[in-house]
Amino acid sequence: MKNNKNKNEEISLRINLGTRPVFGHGKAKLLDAISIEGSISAAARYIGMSYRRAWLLTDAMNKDFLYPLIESSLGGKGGGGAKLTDEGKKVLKLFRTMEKKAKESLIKEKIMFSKLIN
Amino acid sequence: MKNNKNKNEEISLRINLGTRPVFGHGKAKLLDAISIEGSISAAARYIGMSYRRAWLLTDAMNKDFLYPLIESSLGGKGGGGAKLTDEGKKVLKLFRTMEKKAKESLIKEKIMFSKLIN
DNA sequence: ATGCGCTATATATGAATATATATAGCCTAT
DNA sequence: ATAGGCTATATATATTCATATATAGCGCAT
Repeated sequence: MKNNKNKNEEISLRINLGTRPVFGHGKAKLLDAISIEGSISAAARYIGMSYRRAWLLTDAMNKDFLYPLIESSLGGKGGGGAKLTDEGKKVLKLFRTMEKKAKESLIKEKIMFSKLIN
Repeated sequence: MKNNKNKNEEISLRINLGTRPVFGHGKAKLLDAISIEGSISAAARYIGMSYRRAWLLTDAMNKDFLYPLIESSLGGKGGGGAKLTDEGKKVLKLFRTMEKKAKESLIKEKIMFSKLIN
């Protein structure tokens, strides 16, 4: 950041299937929040997202992947909850790895790009 | 593609400034189209985008970057037109390089990811 | 001087996304 | 048996995004 004001540029990665977005920063963030909070509703509150949207996203993920990424339980202690399946953890980890590798490989270009932005 | 049906997964890259998207696949495609077609309206038709949207995008790019990426001319032969500035060519080229490098660095991971998707 | 095809706008409508709100049902713990 | 807090859904509304349409103005070519 030395001689350059921080413009907060970020590179984001998204995996699309044909035209429709399958996985990106938003879903990764939601998975993180679910694994921290232990329920879809708490996760949604945590990241400032409506419960409905969070639920729709988890539903989409469970359908778009070969195996469900999120496993939810109904009723019981605390009313129920949700957690990542092993597959969910795997996908999240893989995506984070991809982000990391992409960013590392683009360090120089990102700086160049950054200098062109207002 | 050998032993695996093509699911058409694609990795897309986007540069965000804080929350708002500054440059990604859509704008890159539009710049390409402008440089091929020589006008905003022809470019829009070329990629099946409304003129208004194309114009708004060019306007946003010209404002978001330090120097304009697109230079347009009014009236004259053919009614006018638009072309990329040197800066525009530079940004487009840099972005394509970034896409290429990112994809190359993620070949393995992309295959892994692909196997998890429905 | 008129027409052409473009830029540069404005306004209205439509479509896609997201939030807000409400309700039913589940199961554990009190 | 009742309450608590969640999932799972439905419906209504708001917001954002994108298209469609219209208009004015430009400058070269006819």
